[in-house]
This record gives sequence, structure tokens and C-alpha cells, in this order.
Amino acid sequence: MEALAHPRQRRKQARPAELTAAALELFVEKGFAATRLDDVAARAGVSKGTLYLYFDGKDALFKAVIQEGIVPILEAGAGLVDTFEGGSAELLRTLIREWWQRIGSSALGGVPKLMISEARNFPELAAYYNEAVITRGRELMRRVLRRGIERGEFRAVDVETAIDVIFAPVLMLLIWRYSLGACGCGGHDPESYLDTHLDIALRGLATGEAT
Amino acid sequence: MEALAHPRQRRKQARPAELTAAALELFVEKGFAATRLDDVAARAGVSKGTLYLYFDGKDALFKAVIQEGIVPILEAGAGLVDTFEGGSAELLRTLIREWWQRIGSSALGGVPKLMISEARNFPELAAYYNEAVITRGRELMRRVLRRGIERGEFRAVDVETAIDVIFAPVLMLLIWRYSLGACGCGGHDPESYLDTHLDIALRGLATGEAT
DNA sequence: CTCAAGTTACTGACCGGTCAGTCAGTATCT
DNA sequence: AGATACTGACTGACCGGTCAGTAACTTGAG
Repeated sequence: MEALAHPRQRRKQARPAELTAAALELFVEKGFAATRLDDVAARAGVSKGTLYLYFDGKDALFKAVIQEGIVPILEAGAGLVDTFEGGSAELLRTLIREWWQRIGSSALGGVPKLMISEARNFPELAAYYNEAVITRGRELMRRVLRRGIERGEFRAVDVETAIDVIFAPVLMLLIWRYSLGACGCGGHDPESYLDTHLDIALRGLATGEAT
Repeated sequence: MEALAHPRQRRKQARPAELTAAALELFVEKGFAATRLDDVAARAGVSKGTLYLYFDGKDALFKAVIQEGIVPILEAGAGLVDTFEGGSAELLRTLIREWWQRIGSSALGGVPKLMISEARNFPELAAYYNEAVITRGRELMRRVLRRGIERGEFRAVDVETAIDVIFAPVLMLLIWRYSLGACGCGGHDPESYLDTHLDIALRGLATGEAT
């Protein structure tokens, strides 16, 4: 109400962002349940009490990490799909490569595995993630596949199923990387893995001949 | 040394099997870290102390679950691949459907998600699983793909990558089922999901025309 | 057959360590 | 002297693993 009366009260309000950054790192490293708030605080250079000045608790901290990190990227993806001009195969390629750039190979890359791991033990977080991320992500894939089918570029596969079938290898690449892949169990070069996947999938989707 | 002197000392030595069955259920339900040994014991109808008569601790219990449950199934799979006569596309279909029957839709279905979730926090268990399960499973897929390429049925894709690209949607189906899918976040009918996947993948692999 | 001694199978209270969340207190501004 | 930002010791609940004790069964001497 009268808050505007203070001309110079916040010097460096980057504090919450530092906290969510530290939390993201540790959630990805250890999982949600196994991350200690003491460690999050220590990594951000504050004490545990300070955490509670900015977030109501562990759950709220988690939601803030997702909201800040992933939601804006999905919005950018929607922009891409809306304005893209060109073949739908090319759009699918671009969307998946963009996703790999912005999420897969960034600090956010561990989030899908994190959610899969913790969903059953923290159903409220799962519901939040489903609504904030998964539903919106599927909507992007849906638009691309429908576009391709309408334009006669893709066969008339079952769209709702194909969304997940086609995105699955991309997710698995990431999930692997942040689970058994991190234990020296061998992995793949992301570039050639995505190439092989898109090669097989786009050829499998195509109506007539390739591009 | 003189143990053979007792003619009738064991009546029902099914105890360890009951314990691993209870452990499998709870590991799949809650994860490895979040499962309490008290609960495993209670579900098997014994006390926690009894668990330690049969297993050295939580880790050993876990390894016994995998060894008993999954390793024999992989051996059966190797038999199938060795003796199969017919098209390689058909073999791939059969192998994946068999896997879905014996593992995917059984009580063991939660194991892949379990391992992915816990691998980083329990690297020793991950190493065991990698050696006992993943390496052998990949070997099966490798043989099928090589067979198809050698017989001119499949294109000469990069086999090591294709193994994982093709198996990824099958794994994701299961992973989903035991993570967000268990929180009412929507899922797929396994039959039509596998159909869609095999349709796209086999068409993407094929050299000339379909079967 | 009887009963004590020995053996096996099992129990559950307990210990030591962990961690989310609390809050009385300190420090640094205005 | 009051407001704001932050601290870290503390609490209560939790759980893997331990172990002294109990119960049930077997053996064999009398």
C-alpha cells in the first residue's frame, strides 16, 4: 500500500535466485528427499533459517525452482511453434534440438529424472509439475504432429500416443545421464543419439519420401 | 561338518522368498531409500531382526531381489534370440512383447524406475544392476539388430545407439507407469503404445518395404 | 515316557545418527 | 529505538542396525 515511500531499500535482491539455484543443483544431485536444507543454505552462503525467510518450506522451494527455471522456456517454445514457417519435420527437429539446448544440456537437465524419482513419494509436487510442465510440453508436441498430419507430411498416426513415443528417447537420454550414466555405466554422445532417433522417427512418420 | 546327521530339520524354507517378495513390493512402492526395513518385515509377517538372519542388510536384500527376479528372465530371453527362426522385425516384436509380459506387466515392472531413481545415491547397487541386468539386456537387442542388418532386413543404422533409441519408449512406458502415471497424470494403454512405437520404429528401420 | 540341556528361529526395545522446521537472539541498517 | 536481515542451537520424529532375551523344537540320559 504505502510501499513506494522507500526509495532505496533493496540493494541486491538476487537472494531468492541464488537460493533456487543452489536448490536446483542439490535436488538434481541428490534428489528431493535426500537433499538437506542445511546443504542448500550452505551452498548459497546463508544459514538454514534464512531459507525460511524466503520460502515456506522444502515444497515451496521446489515449486519455485520449477516455476523460475522451466516455465519460461516452455513459453518460448510455444512462440517457436506458433511462428515457424517450413516443413513440419524441420519444426520437430528444431523443437527437440531447442529443448536439448535450453533444458537438456543446462543445469535443468536433471529435472525430468528428479520428478520421475520423487513423484510417488510427493504426489503434490507431481501434480504441480504435471500441470506446470508436462501438460504444456505435450501441447507443443501435439501442435507439431497435427500440423504435419494436416499438411500431409506425416502419416495419420495416433497423435496422443505418438507425442510420448517420439519424446521418450529424448527423455531417456537425459534420464540416463542423470542416473546410471552418472555411475560410469556407459552412455551416448547426445548429438549422434538425437540424430539416430530423429532419423528413425521421422522416416517412420513420413508419408512419401524424405526431405 | 556333521550337519547331515539331522534327517528332518527344515520344514518350509520358503522364508527368504517371502522376504524378497515383500521387499520388491515396497522398494517399487516407495523406493530403496524410503523403504523401512520394519515395513518389509511386517509385510512378510516377521520382525526386523529376522531379516538380518537371512540378509546382511538393506543392500544385500536389494541384490537378492534382482538376482531372483530378473536374471532368470534375461536368460530365457537369450534362449529366444538364439533359436528364433523368422524375420528380424518379428523377432524384435516378439522380444519386446515378451519383455513386457514377463517384466513390464509383472510385479517386477517397477524395477527400472527404481534403479533410475536410486542409482546416483547408491552407486554400488547401480554397478551391480548394470552388470547383472543392463549389460545382458543390451546384448539381446544387439544380436537382434545385427541379425536384421546382416540379413538385409534393417538399414545399417548405428547399432549401439539404436539399441537404446528403440528400447527407450518401452522403458519410458514403464517408468511413467510407476512415477507420474501413479499420481493420476494420465497414461497410455500399453498395447496401443507398443503398437505405435513398433510401427514407427520398424518402418524407420526397414530397408525396402514392410512385411 | 520324562525332563533337562542344547539348538534353532525369531523378537522387539534400544542406540546412534539424521534432518525439517522453530525461534530466541545478534547484527546492521535508518 | 525501531525495523530489517540473518543466525544456529535446539526439538521431535524417524530409521538402520544391534543384541539380549524368549519360544519352540530336538536330543538323549535316566
